[in-house]
Order: sequence, then structure tokens, then C-alpha cells
Amino acid sequence: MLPSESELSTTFDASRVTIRKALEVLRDESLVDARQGFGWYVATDPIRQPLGRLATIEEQMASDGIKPERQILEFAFERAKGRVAKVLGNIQVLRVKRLNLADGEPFALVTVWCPANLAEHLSRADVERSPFYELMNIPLTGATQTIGATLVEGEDAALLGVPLGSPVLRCERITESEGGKAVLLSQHVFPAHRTEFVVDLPHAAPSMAPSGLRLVE
Amino acid sequence: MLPSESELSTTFDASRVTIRKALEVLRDESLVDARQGFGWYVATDPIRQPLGRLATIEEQMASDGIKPERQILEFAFERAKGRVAKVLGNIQVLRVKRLNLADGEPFALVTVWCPANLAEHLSRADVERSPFYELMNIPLTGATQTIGATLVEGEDAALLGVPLGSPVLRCERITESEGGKAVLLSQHVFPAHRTEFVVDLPHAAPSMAPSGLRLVE
DNA sequence: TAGTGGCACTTGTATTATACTTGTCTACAC
DNA sequence: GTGTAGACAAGTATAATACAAGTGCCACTA
Repeated sequence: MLPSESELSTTFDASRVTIRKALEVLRDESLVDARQGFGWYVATDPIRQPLGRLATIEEQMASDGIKPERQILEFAFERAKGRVAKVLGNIQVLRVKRLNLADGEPFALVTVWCPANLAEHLSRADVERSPFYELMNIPLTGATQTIGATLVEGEDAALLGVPLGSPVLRCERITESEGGKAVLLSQHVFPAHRTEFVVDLPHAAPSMAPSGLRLVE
Repeated sequence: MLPSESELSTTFDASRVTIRKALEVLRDESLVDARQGFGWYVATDPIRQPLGRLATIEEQMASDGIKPERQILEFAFERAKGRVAKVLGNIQVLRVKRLNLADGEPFALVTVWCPANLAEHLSRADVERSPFYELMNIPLTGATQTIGATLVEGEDAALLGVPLGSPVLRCERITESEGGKAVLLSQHVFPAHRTEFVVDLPHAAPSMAPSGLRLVE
């Protein structure tokens, strides 16, 4: 807010008319604006468009002309145990392990666990053809993803086509449905030499440290 | 429960109408709610506050009772080159390399580059005492951070107290000032066994794949 | 003991008055 | 022509007030 016209008039020792003319010049440059009965205020600029970059890896690949492929490695209904049971509950689940390729090159190894009662309609061909989120027929309202780094071990190295002990990004994602109920658990492994995460922080982040970082243990 | 509208009216010396308007703003943000004849109360399940978890690593450490320390390894004014010149321009910069410790244990190795004309007032003691963002006297409006994984090499391993070839999270952060101008470049190295990134995606993310992932090269 | 009515309190809503603002106009001085 | 001074209309935000309706509590009663 700016001071009122009459107030400016007294402080600058000029008549209200001249003050007004000056303000109207600024308004023509859309630096300030006024509402009758309210006052003058500095004009807000037309909101810097959020989300400058492509949101999903699929969009990015499509815009780059890269053809995404999926190769199903495992597809099994089983009882949840360990971490899966902790997140989804001690229930029957569908486990799908997939290798994602970009132009024939593997770039992600993904395992998804989904409660069996939500996955009854899914076939092996379904999950090979479409990304998983398109197949869920309940609304997904949010997710939490945790990003860490480890060394690749066992058969994962061969599947991703990298040497044993190469650095990989590991990501666990818990997707929630309405009411904050966890309905999907997925673990992703990315070879570090081909992938990285980009996070835009549109507003002034109150820290220099990378936001979202957490100490474990 | 909150005090009644009339009580707030007297304590804040404002009419009941204005108090009400203020409360209604908070209700729109579903932070509080009211029942007629009952009163105002803080809303349960505050819609998962846009930032459910602690925003910065400093806050997290503080809430855990961990004492953060900083140890300055390098502090030099020099000419920007390579990546730094590309981001900040071919100018004179201040380079600060710091080791961050939590309860005496190293958990981050950070290098910050800052244009010299914005860093003239900074001393080695300053950057040891305070996090960098507190020392900047221009407004920081946003940032982009890129997260990847590599194997730790050279002296970094010794500084972080991990074996050579251990997995680490690498983060580059470009902080912008008004007008989208890059004013800080920082690179962070975190030992993977102690740290991970957590990203909350409050709204339905239109993909199962971890959002923000990007193919490099 | 169970039920009822009254009472003091609350929010919800509407109305009026007031002090302030911009928007617009006319008259005047240099 | 340019700036000043003043008056008035119209819009805004707040204050003050009143009243309806809902809630919790307590005393009283059957």
C-alpha cells in the first residue's frame, strides 16, 4: 500500500491533483494501481509461471522422441511381508517387477506392490502396456518419495547393464488415496550415470541446504 | 479451543467483524473451524500443512537436539571458471568449502560460490558461525536443486569419514534472486548411509515414476 | 434417577454509522 | 498552461449494535 493521496499531498507539499497525475503516470506503466475507496498499491507482477520443466519422465522422453518400453520381470500375487506389510498392511498384494527402457537402454528397475483387491482386474499385459497409475481406478491424492543412494548389487546390476558396485539412486514411493490411505508402494533403482532428480523450489527457500534432506537412523 | 470472538475483540482492540474476518481466512485455509454456539477450535488434521515435515535440515537437527557445527576448509576469492562461470558468469567469486557436522559427526561437504560483490562483507568467521543464506542481504526468491549419486573419491572420503568408493548423494543447488538471476551456486556431498531426500507431493502426481527424475546426457 | 426448562454463553447474520479512500469536477492564481 | 484549493460523489473497511440460533451446563422437578 502507498500512503493516501492527501497524505502524499502534505508530505511532498503538492496539491492532490499533481500527486494524482504522478500516480497516474505510474499506473500507465502498470507499476502501481488503485481501487476507489481503498487506496494505491504497488502492482503485483503476473505470477511467474510455476513448473517450467516437464513434470514426468514420460513427458520428457516423449518430447525428446525417446520411445519408452516396459519389460515385465515378475508378476505375482502373494502375502505382504516385511516393509510391504508395514506400509500396506498384512494383506494379499500384487507384486510387479519391471524394467523400464528408453530407446532400448535400461534406465530403471521398478518394483510395485499393490493391494490385491485393487489389482484383481490387472493382467500381465496391462502392466506391460501402461504405466501403473493409469491402471488404478481409484483417485490418487498424493505421494511421498524418499531418495537415497547405494551401490547396486546382485542381479540388478546385470538387468540395468552396469557393473556390480556402481552407484545407483534408490527411490521409495508411497502413493496415497483419499483419506491418506497408502495404496501403492514402489521401489525404484536408477543407474546414477544416467539419471538425476531435479526439484524446483519456486518460493524463497529459507535455507541454503538442499531442501528435503533428512538424516537417517 | 480459541477464545471467543468478543474476547479476541477486546484483547486485540478490534471490532468483532474484523476478528471474524480474520478467523474466516484461517477457516478457508482449514486451520481452524467453528460450530455455532460452541466456539472456534483448531482444525484437526490440518490438511497436511503444505510442508508436513521440517523444512530444513537445521530445523530437523534442532528438534532432535543435535548440535550443528561448521568447519571452514577453504575460503578464497577467485575468478569463476568452468561450471561456476557458466552459472554465475565470468566474474570474481568467493568460494567457501565447508564441512557440516551433526554432534561431531560429519554429514555434509558443501562448497558455495557467491559473486564477490555480494560477499565483500563476509568474513571467515561469519560463514563458520551462520548458514550462508542468513548472511546474504539480498532477497532470495527461489532455487533449483539437482540430486544425483556417485562414488566418493579423493580427500572427500576422508573428510566425511567414509571409505573410498562409498556411495554419496551429490546435490547442486542454484539459488536465484529477484528476476531469476542466479546469485549462489552450491554443491553438496552427503554420505548415502546417513542421509536421504524426502519429497512430499501433496496433490495427485500424474505419474507413478518418481517425480523430478531426469535422464542426463 | 431421568427428564425438563432456564440461563449464560457461543457463532451466524444483518443493519447502521463513521472515517477513510479514490474519482471527478469547478473555481482560482500565477 | 500549469498548478492549487476546495467540494462532492462513490467505494471501502471498520466499529458498534442488535438479534436469531445453537451449545453446554446446572438447578429444579416428577
